[in-house]
Amino acid sequence: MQSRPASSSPAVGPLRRVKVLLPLPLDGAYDYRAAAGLPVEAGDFVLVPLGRREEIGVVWSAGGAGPGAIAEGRLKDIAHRFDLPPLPAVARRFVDWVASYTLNPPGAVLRMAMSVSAVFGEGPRPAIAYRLAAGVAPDGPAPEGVKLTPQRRRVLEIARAGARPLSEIAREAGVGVGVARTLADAGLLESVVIPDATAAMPDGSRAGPDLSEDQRLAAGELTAKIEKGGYAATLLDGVTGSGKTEVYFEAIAAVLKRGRQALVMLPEIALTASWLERFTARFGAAPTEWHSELSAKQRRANWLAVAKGEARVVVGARSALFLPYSKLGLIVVDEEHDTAFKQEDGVIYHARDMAVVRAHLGGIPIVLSSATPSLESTVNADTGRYQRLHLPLRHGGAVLPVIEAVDIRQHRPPHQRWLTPVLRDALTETLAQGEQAMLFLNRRGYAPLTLCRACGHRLKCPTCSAWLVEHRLIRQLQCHHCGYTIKSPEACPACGAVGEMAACGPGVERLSEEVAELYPKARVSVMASDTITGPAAAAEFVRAVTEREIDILIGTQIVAKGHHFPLLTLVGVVDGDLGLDGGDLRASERSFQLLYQVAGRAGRADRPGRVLVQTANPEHPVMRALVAGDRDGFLAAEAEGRKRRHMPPFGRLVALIVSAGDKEHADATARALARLAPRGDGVEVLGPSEAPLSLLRGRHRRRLLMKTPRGTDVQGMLRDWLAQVPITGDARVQVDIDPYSFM
DNA sequence: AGCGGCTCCCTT
DNA sequence: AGGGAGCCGCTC
Repeated sequence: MQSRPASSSPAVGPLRRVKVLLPLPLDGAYDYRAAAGLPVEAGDFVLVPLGRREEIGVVWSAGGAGPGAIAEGRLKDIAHRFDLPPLPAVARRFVDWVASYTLNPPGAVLRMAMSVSAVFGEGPRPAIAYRLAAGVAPDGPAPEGVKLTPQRRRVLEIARAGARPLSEIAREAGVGVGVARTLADAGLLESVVIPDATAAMPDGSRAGPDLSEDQRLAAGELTAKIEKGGYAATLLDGVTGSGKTEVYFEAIAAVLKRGRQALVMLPEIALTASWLERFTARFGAAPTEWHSELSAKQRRANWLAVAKGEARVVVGARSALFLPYSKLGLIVVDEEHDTAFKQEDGVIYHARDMAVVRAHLGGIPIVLSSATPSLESTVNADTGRYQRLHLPLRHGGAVLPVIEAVDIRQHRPPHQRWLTPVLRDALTETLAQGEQAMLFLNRRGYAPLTLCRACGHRLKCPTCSAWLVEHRLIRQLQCHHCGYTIKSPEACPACGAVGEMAACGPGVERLSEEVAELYPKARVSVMASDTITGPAAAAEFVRAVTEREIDILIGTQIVAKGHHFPLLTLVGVVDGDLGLDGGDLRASERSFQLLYQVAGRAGRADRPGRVLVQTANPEHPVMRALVAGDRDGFLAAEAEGRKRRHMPPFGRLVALIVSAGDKEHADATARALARLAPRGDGVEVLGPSEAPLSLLRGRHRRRLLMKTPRGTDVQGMLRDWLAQVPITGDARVQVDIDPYSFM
């Protein structure tokens, strides 16, 4: 015990007790003492001792004394206050709110706001340059205690020319960096921080493009909300190509004019090269990006720029929501229906829903934008919680493509092939007319399953309940859930038979093989998350398509969003039924959204588009609605079905995912939870059942599903429930409020 | 989360 | 006895 009696603490005036929240999964904030010489305020980033290490945290609130508070004698001192803008009160309330809503420790949520390792960790430091220290002459007398060898003098000579990185000086002087370092340590070279080139700021006063009448009206509504101030949620609902982006750009311009920050959340940041171009063209400067591809250095710089209010517009993936905005004035969630906004591990949250909360807490407007709004947002618009702004027409007069279902039971593809004669004819015609076609198949790799023809053995991931997917180009089999990879085996691992491994079913790679056989002269390219590794690759791909270097584009869902391909007139959906099965609450909705978005890729300019959806199920409501182009009818029918079954958004769902390394342990824990499950008042607990991925990364998973009426305090109910069930050993219970995936 | 302390069991 | 691995509980 390191504590010392209060009486022995240095008597340097009044001490203050403050609560400091640490970015760790602790129960709550810990109390620390702020010495009089180190005044701190709520929101300050501070370094505090914790056990025998030090951690960076945030002063959460003042005081803390009272019943149950830790004894004065055990308090430790705050070691350091960082010279950073404090985390604003809204951001702190938001952290608390999300923690309480998702049933996570507040520290776990704070971690997302601090990006701890990237911003505070040992990363690359700001660039430091060295120059000759004042009063030092390279050819003058050596200062006391330093021997000026010829090499050292040469370094000083070089350093006289101007401040440069140490390594550069050493290289020019023809000496090792060590020589230069010694001189710097001796004080003969002085360091200067190279200021970051100040990036140009997006300019809200630049003139925008000419807007259509619909766009102008919608933009006017949004800017009015900005000028009025306060919370307001708007659903910007417009078909693909109707110019929603230009409309919310006007809202951003209005926010910039008022000197506040805007956040734009996008689901697939890797694919925003074209978005960034449009933004830069509109505002004269690039926005500040926030996503997982950033280098540690960029992360640090961008985080700081957001905190200082220098980053005026931030565009990012869901984690951008937790940045320490100092004066956020608007949030835009583009492609709001996209399920990528749902964070599925760690703190499980839906970034779109939390963005609405953040806007509410901050008293600022939020815009949800989509061509295929989620059922949740549609219902919120219908009930008046959100205002709906509708953009019904495609910009520039382009018409929506004609969507046809192709019944694969009537039009059978050849054996081991996946394109029906109908789709092949359409492809041939399109190519003959010098136009581009896209084939959509939401399956990466060559084949989703590999089995042995001799013994029937199927290649499976050792730590997940999933098949290994063949990637023939790199001769590997991969688990798409945990990343497990093996070389494609020659012999069956079960029976040893050689040359009997057979690929089952198509992936985009295999489809490209079929297309290459059919159209040997066509230029074919595959676009999937493993061929598009980053924004640069995506931009290059888009360029190649736009400049007609590609005739047939084959892609997974990565092609569904946000590209203008003016010459693309045919879209073929190879397997329209993929994603319809699985008992998922939102399978139909998601399937419709995805196919509708994919269909929207066709015929964007003056050429009409044609979409062929291959299906074994043309009578399915999703297919019917697609063919009829009846989005609203589909949503209404979905809403009706959900209402009848008391499913979200008309009832509430919570999933508990129980996992443990040992199967029996996972089962026992899940059963113990089920035994003590809350009952009555329309509350229903289903399960435990095996999670669809019952084995994931070596952990056995079980699921419980709690269904409650809409107004239920599910968090309170869960807290009481979970408190009764002891969780032992390595077992874990994850709470997923409003679950999306049923995996 | 990260660290010390504890136990258990293996080595010698 | 010594010591490494796995588990538990604490950190203001």
